Amino acid sequence: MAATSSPRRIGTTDSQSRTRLVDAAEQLLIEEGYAAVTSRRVAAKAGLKPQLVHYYFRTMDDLFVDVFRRRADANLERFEQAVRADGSLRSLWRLNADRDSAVFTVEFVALANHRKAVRDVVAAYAERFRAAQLGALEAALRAHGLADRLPPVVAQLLMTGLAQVMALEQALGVTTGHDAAVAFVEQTLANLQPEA
Amino acid sequence: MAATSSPRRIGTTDSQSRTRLVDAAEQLLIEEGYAAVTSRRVAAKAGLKPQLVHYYFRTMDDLFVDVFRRRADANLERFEQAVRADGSLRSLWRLNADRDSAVFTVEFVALANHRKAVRDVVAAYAERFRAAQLGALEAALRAHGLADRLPPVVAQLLMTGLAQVMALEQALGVTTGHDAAVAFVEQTLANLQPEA
DNA sequence: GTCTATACTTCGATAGAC
DNA sequence: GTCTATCGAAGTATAGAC
Repeated sequence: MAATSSPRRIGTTDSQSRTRLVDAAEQLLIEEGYAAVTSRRVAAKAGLKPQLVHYYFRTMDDLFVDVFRRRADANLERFEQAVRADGSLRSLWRLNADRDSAVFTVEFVALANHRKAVRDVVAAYAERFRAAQLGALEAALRAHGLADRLPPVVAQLLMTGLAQVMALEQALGVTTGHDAAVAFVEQTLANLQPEA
Repeated sequence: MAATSSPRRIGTTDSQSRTRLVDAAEQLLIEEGYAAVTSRRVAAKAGLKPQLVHYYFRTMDDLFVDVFRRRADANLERFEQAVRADGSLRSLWRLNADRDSAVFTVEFVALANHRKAVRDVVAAYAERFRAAQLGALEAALRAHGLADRLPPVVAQLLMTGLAQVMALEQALGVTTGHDAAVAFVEQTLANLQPEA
């Protein structure tokens, strides 16, 4: 990956300290938001000196990108795994509705709105997540002759949107209509993919 | 509004400087994210001394809450107005899909995840937004005998979720399936409320 | 009622020692 | 290859002058 021409030396990717810093940054991000991810706080949480953050990451943006990439990769793998296994829409729904992931996502979408380096990587993964799920939805809708009235890509946006809104509202303590929505989703899934 | 027992004196709510500070904070928040809303930067943008931020707002959280409240009030008014006027679902959709509002919302949802004072006010308004729209959706769905198959409150979550996801993806530069989704929404609205 | 002087803390980043 | 000493700028907040 073409090193950015920097006069400063940067530590290796496989260093233990580096991993600990990414771990710490991820935790801080989820627990306290991106504003809490500062070199000093990250280092403190990792039990290391603050300057090490800038030894392993040229800028804080580089650290953010790394945190995002690592977790997005793991998550993407879960989606692909679910599709490979049985194409179960229930699994996809569950993955979409995961609350921790939702909090993680908002944080990075907010960051992405203002930092180009972050925006680029978030956008790239957004496309990959969409692509990973589309096939399963398409198959299910086609099998029921619904793909014309409800294009799979639209079903996907509806599913993602609903899951996201519910997860975030739940984090706020707002749950109006959530039970009804869950019932609706389960009903829909039961129609599309009756359980074994 | 029961003053918090603080030894420090706080400026009046109707001061010009105060309004300028809220304006500046709002701009900064949208343009650069919540992390950019610092006393120094807000003051600089307002053309005032940094210390004035703490004269008018006890803490930065107080400022955030004020920024949110002011804009949420204005937005809520628009929703209620649209419903009062003709109960047009198209207007509601358009308001939900507004991009600036979406960016504003993410920023505050992210903040709300980590700051109690912000969470409380965001949660309260979330309920009010939901309530303001529900009647119109209910009427439209009932008129078509659809309210049983698709509970209005679920329709609302679907609409909000879809609008939100599309607005945010668009900000990222991701637009896969958006045209299809817009077509789907327009089709649905045309069925529910044929244009005059 | 309005604003300033000032204190103390934390920030990102670099240069250079081991 | 790994880490430390250090800088200048920016952060929130308070006490007190006008």
